[in-house]
Amino acid sequence: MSISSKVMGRLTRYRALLTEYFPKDKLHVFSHELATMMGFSASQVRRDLMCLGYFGVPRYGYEVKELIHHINDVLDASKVHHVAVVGAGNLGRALMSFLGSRRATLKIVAAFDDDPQLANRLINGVPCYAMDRAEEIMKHQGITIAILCVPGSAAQRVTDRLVIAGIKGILNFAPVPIRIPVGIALEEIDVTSALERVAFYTTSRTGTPKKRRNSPQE
Amino acid sequence: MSISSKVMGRLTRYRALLTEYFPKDKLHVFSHELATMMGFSASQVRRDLMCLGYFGVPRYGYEVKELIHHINDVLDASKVHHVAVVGAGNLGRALMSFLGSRRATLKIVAAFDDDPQLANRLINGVPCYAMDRAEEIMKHQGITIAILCVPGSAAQRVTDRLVIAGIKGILNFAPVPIRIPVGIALEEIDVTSALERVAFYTTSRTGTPKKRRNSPQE
DNA sequence: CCTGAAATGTGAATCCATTCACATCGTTCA
DNA sequence: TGAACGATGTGAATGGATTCACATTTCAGG
Ligand SMILES: NC(=O)c1ccc[n+]([C@@H]2O[C@H](COP(=O)([O-])OP(=O)(O)OC[C@H]3O[C@@H](n4cnc5c(N)ncnc54)[C@H](O)[C@@H]3O)[C@@H](O)[C@H]2O)c1
Ligand SMILES: NC(=O)c1ccc[n+]([C@@H]2O[C@H](COP(=O)([O-])OP(=O)(O)OC[C@H]3O[C@@H](n4cnc5c(N)ncnc54)[C@H](O)[C@@H]3O)[C@@H](O)[C@H]2O)c1
Repeated sequence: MSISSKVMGRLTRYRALLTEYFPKDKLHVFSHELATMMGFSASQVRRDLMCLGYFGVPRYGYEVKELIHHINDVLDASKVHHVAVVGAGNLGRALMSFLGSRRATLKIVAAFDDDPQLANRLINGVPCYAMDRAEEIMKHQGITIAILCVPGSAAQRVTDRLVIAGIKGILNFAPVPIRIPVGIALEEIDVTSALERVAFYTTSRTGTPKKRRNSPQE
Repeated sequence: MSISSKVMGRLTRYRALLTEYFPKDKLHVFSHELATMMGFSASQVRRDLMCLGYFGVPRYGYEVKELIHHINDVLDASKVHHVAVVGAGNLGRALMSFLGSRRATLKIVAAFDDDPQLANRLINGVPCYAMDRAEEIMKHQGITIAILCVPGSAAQRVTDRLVIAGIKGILNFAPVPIRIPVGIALEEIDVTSALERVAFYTTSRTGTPKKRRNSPQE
């Protein structure tokens, strides 16, 4: 039974909630508690948790510790990924400082930028290299994932170079869709589009989309 | 015929592509061209464009100018929204500089922060105010949308204050789900979760989710 | 003017995600 | 101990979104 992308996304959010924003003294949790905290329905939570191979007990709920442990298993949290930020501008730097302190399994180990001013410096604790050393450094450091923070006009070009250098996954912040060969993972975060979506539903239009209370990721 | 949230999201991206990253000399575009550029299927593009009330001509495609114009109509681009960034930290500041130069209909007119150091200063061209002046300034400036960039631990508390102050839409960057009353628009962008999704599909697992080439927003 | 090629618009089919509804089970309390 | 309660796990129903497939339209070329 393969695990759908939607479910995957929610599993990561359950985990974040449980590990970081959950009362430490609560040892058990009910599906309907998770549901109201996350903003979706109890049966959806139960469905999602079904893929874990861990089962709650009726009348008692799920053991928080076990839940986290099994989500880790499914999400393969044991595997460490080395990550590079590509484009050390405003956003890139914000991400470096933000992600530096996060999950130990996702390590930001390098930044790349074609601005010569930035090369060979430490930025927010991350060493920054010239773009033309990307392949060398990636190989050497075992970097598999890139966070793309270059201007939209350069996004496809830079992507192509990363692909040649052997990247395996890309998180794209440039507000333009990029094309990559099959076999490479890609997620896109389009901030402008998200803001425009909010604006659309904010206009005195009748309510939010459907009756959903929390929005999907994306 | 109401327009679904999914379609909405894609319309904003078609528009961005056509207005900003499209050859100026191309006057017409085919559904299959848009499709490959965006990374989805031609029939999906045609479905999406059906809601516009504008029709392409067979053998000729869609007129780019008309397309943009009709998307603007549907997305209500004529209405101007005043936006506040709440939490003028690393991310907040990056967003201010980024969005300052963007769509004229979404204007960043203020920032709020509870750090007294930041109050009453201009940050990236945006005036920053103390948190307790939020209600006053929001009323005065006609602010309807907030971009939430405060730490997760403060997110719900700050949200509640914004709601009381009369906010109509929120774009939440804090990595924790927030709850709001019905009638207020909400979009969440969870960067950590997105990165974890990339990592999940990056692991030598068999390919990306399904056979999709570009990922959904969000 | 007529024919063929190529793209559109859309009903129907398919696929996927979410919700419903309820049998089942473990816990608690009398 | 046993009965009643309250939560789980899940088959079936529902609802949406995507894709298929094709009739229809338009243009180019002879
Ligand atoms: N700033 C934000 O909050 C924000 C939010 C969402 C999306 N974005 C997007 O993220 C991207 C970066 O935004 P930013 O605000 O950090 O811009 P920025 O101008 O501050 O930074 C861009 C960086 O990319 C580098 N760069 C440019 N071309 C390059 C190339 N070919 N190879 C390597 N590096 C190159 C530049 O030297 C610069 O350091 C843009 O596409 C923007 O649309 C930014
Ligand atoms: N930095 C990033 O790239 C990034 C990316 C994704 C998500 N986020 C999220 O965005 C949020 C902000 O991240 P950041 O890196 O900018 O953090 P930061 O610490 O740089 O900035 C947080 C800002 O919020 C202000 N603040 C704190 N409590 C407040 C309150 N109660 N009311 C008003 N203002 C308050 C602080 O004074 C500070 O200026 C966090 O939730 C983080 O998880 C950050």
